[in-house]
Amino acid sequence: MKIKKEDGNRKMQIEIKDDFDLGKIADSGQCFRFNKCGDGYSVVAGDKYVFVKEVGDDKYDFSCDEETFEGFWENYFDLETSYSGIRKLIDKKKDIYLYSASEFGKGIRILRQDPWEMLISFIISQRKNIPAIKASIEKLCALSGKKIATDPEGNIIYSFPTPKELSKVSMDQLTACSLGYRDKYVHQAAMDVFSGACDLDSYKELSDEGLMEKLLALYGVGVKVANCEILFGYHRLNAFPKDVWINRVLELRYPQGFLFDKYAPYNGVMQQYLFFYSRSEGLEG
DNA sequence: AGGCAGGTTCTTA
DNA sequence: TAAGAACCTGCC
Repeated sequence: MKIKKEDGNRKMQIEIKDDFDLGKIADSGQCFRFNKCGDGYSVVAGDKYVFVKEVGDDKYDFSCDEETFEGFWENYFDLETSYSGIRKLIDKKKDIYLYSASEFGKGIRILRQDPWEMLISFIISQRKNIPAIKASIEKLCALSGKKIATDPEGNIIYSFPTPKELSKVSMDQLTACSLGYRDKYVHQAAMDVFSGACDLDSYKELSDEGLMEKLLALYGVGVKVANCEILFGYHRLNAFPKDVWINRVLELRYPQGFLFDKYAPYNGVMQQYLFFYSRSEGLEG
């Protein structure tokens, strides 16, 4: 990875040789504030904002200074991990479906997102389609987050609310975010995290099983949401969330069973390829 | 108009 | 312990 400074440090040009496809990451379903905007992508994480644009030859412009890139975005995009290396675990002859999915999804990475933001986002996600999830989250951020930037199209960008900020939002205000019956789950999670009853930071030390147990104890968090939190919020790449799409893939394409042992500890990355592929392909026939 | 969307909780046997 | 129903809301 090479770094080139421009424009008085306000813009960085980075060369990324490993798998890196902004469009696929945006559509991979792991993030909800990562959207196409003009000729690039608008990315919001917590109280950070960056505009990223591909400029050819594996080079990308980031609208931030070097310190912010190295201190935050480099880690956020998980640039130290080789996803091309992970794809090499897939045997084309023995698992042609996953191989096809991984070729199709080449460029996807698992972002290192914040456990708090992921917890709330995936609680909201249940029984909602992706546009609806995004709309709810944006309303929530506009309601209780802070103004942190303006995107190239002139939209004001708000930070994701902190536990303190979200715990102060009334149930009526949550209802106004189209959360539906999830409003009480979000409220309770905010109260639990703000009070310290749920200490997401300390959960990093737990075993996979211990972490799962803590997450399932939260109101509104079941196995699917907990697995999303473990994979996307805690970046434990072996977590394998099973949603309706993945279940469809497992039933149709893996009647003999998926090779979880073979792909450990990267089953979660494989899940992303399968998810992305199944959604765009459809699963007829 | 009725069903469904990246599920979870609550109720009932 | 395990199915089945109920649940908000928006969109096709």
